[in-house]
Amino acid sequence: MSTMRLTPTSYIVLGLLERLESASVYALKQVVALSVGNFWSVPHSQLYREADRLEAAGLVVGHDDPTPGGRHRRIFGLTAAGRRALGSWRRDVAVERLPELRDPGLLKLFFGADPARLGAARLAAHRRQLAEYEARLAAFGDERPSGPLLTLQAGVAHEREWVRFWEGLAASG
Amino acid sequence: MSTMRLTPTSYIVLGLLERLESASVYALKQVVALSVGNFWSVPHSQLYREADRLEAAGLVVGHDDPTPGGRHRRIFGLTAAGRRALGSWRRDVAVERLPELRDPGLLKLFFGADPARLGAARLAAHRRQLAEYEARLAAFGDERPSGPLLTLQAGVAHEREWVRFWEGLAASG
DNA sequence: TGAAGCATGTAATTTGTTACATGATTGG
DNA sequence: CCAATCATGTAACAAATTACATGCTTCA
Repeated sequence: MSTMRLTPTSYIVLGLLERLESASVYALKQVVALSVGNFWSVPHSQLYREADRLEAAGLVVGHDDPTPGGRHRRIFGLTAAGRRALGSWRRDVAVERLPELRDPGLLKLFFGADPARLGAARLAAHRRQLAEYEARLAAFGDERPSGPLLTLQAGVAHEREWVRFWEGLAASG
Repeated sequence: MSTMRLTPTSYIVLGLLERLESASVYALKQVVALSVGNFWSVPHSQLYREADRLEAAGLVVGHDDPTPGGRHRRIFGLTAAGRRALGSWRRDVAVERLPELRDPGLLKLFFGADPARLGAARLAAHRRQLAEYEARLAAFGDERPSGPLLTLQAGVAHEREWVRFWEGLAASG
């Protein structure tokens, strides 16, 4: 129950537990892969560690819940303190540092890679990614805007931007 | 002279040493802050460690060069092996994983933050950032395209995209 | 002449990545 | 019935962040 610094990973765990009501870490891992993981992925080993940390801090509680086959498993859920922490994070709109692009391709470009060759390779990859995001977006149909929908739209917009960017360089060859 | 895995940080150090011919880590830190650090920042503690690692791997050499005031200082430069490593990285256009957005603001949005309030705050921050990038871009005048110029253009394009995105949400309030 | 800040690092802590382990379930 | 893969984790290691340390310079 000691106090701890909450990181983005913490809020991913708290946020998903709020949605799912309760879940095993394995379940969280699967949900992450399909949702928030598109713009902020977390390896499963970190989810386990984070669940433990949050439990030690009293923000989640876990209880044993063996599988039908008798295998060991733990299920986690939010505590009242966990809900409060999540709520106040969500309400706080103060802007810390803005995110960086951190694109390995840009790094090569910066240090003198051939724009046309590099652009062609990157372009293909971003086109694939864009197509996948657009398919997901289509699957939303015309539901009312929600967090997941809005973030997916952001993802699509930035992929389009990458496609435009590398297209320009690929064509320059 | 053992073999080591080269990371993006490695190439930042190698790439800058190629440009500067030779430099202290402190000098690298300053150059990073003004150039590549705009889309891929590296804390100075990491630059020190990386210089040591690269030296152990034989890709850079350092020699003592006390300051005028008699203070300890080391200057690093590329070795032939370092130049080769940099060159072959630059030529390799294979695409690993694509980068993620990893924006804390998106995370809040995903987990249900109020779009209008969040958008207003983020919008202001991104507008400032965009203005700064545009000023830098203007400072380039009309030099011929170069790595640094192209990456700055990418930065501007993505900042514009963020401005558009959060504008839409801020307006929705 | 003393405080602020520049120059030069080291150390501690937290995160993230990769690899390993192993029982249950399912498809061929 | 056996191989693949799903489910459930642990452990080791590498990288990133944050904090600390401390001698020089400069400027009020």
